[in-house]
Amino acid sequence: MSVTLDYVPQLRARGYRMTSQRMAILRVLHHFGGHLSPTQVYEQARKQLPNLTETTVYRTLEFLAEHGLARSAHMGNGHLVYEIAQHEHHHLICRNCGNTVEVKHSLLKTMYQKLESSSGYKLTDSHLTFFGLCSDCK
Amino acid sequence: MSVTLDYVPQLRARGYRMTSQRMAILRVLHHFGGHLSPTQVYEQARKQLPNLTETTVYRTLEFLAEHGLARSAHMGNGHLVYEIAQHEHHHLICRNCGNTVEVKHSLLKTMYQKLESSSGYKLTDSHLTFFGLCSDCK
DNA sequence: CATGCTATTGCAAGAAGTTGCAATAAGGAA
DNA sequence: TTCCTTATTGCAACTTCTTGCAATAGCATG
Repeated sequence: MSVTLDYVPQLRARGYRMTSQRMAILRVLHHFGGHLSPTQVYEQARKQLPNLTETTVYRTLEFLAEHGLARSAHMGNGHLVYEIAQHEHHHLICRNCGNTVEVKHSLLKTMYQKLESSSGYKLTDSHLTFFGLCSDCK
Repeated sequence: MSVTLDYVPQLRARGYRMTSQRMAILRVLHHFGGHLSPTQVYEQARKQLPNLTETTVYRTLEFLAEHGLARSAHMGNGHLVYEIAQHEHHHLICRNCGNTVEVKHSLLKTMYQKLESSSGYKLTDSHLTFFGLCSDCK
């Protein structure tokens, strides 16, 4: 049990608290592995914590993403999904069949550097979603 | 008047129609130039067309984006905004102060090519939003 | 210019996401 | 262990976005 307990010190160090709601949501993300919509997270987590509210799920997911424990990604048309934070990667989605491919961050590294030096910005978030047609559909 | 009329043949050729709603929305996007949220578009366009509905605005913006007359972009946390389709560009947004910078597509060209050859995908949409800290905030 | 096909709209109901505020409960300190 | 501070949650009301379906209106055709 309790991958989730590993996160406690990370939170405490910054003045935040570990709660049963956060644990349940982290457990869901961790166990499922892939992308989940807020509603999906809510349905799963509620099995462990029946009086969890959707409000809390939305707020918690945003909180986790902001503090690096989860990542958010834009799918299809402007909807956010979340996954547990692991290796840095991006997504490539087929507009036609919806097929999704992971893209290693290393492929974009040079471009990130070019972008930083030309703009003066320090890029923080690092999840991009690209849309296109996969080899079958094009 | 009627930049909007220029679009008529584009639509007809593909079997779509030019309507007063589409004209009003295109006019708003064209006149404003920058990013607008669906609600902002609705409020502006309604001045010209009082019985326009929000439903239609949402559907029209999606339609225009799908057919290349407008572009959609993800801002802040998962909300879509739209602008008239012009030169290809991307955005760089400061997480702290919200300041926004345009990024020329040419800067990302090499990366797009790398991505296409390594994935087999043909990239279609070409608007990305990057998040970071601007030179003042970092 | 009248007709017919069907793309497009408006309406109404619903789903998804947000916000303010008072009540609750982590977890540090006594 | 108990107390206290305040981060976090739940509730309720609200805004934003989506969907199905019947009514409307572009526009090609005769």
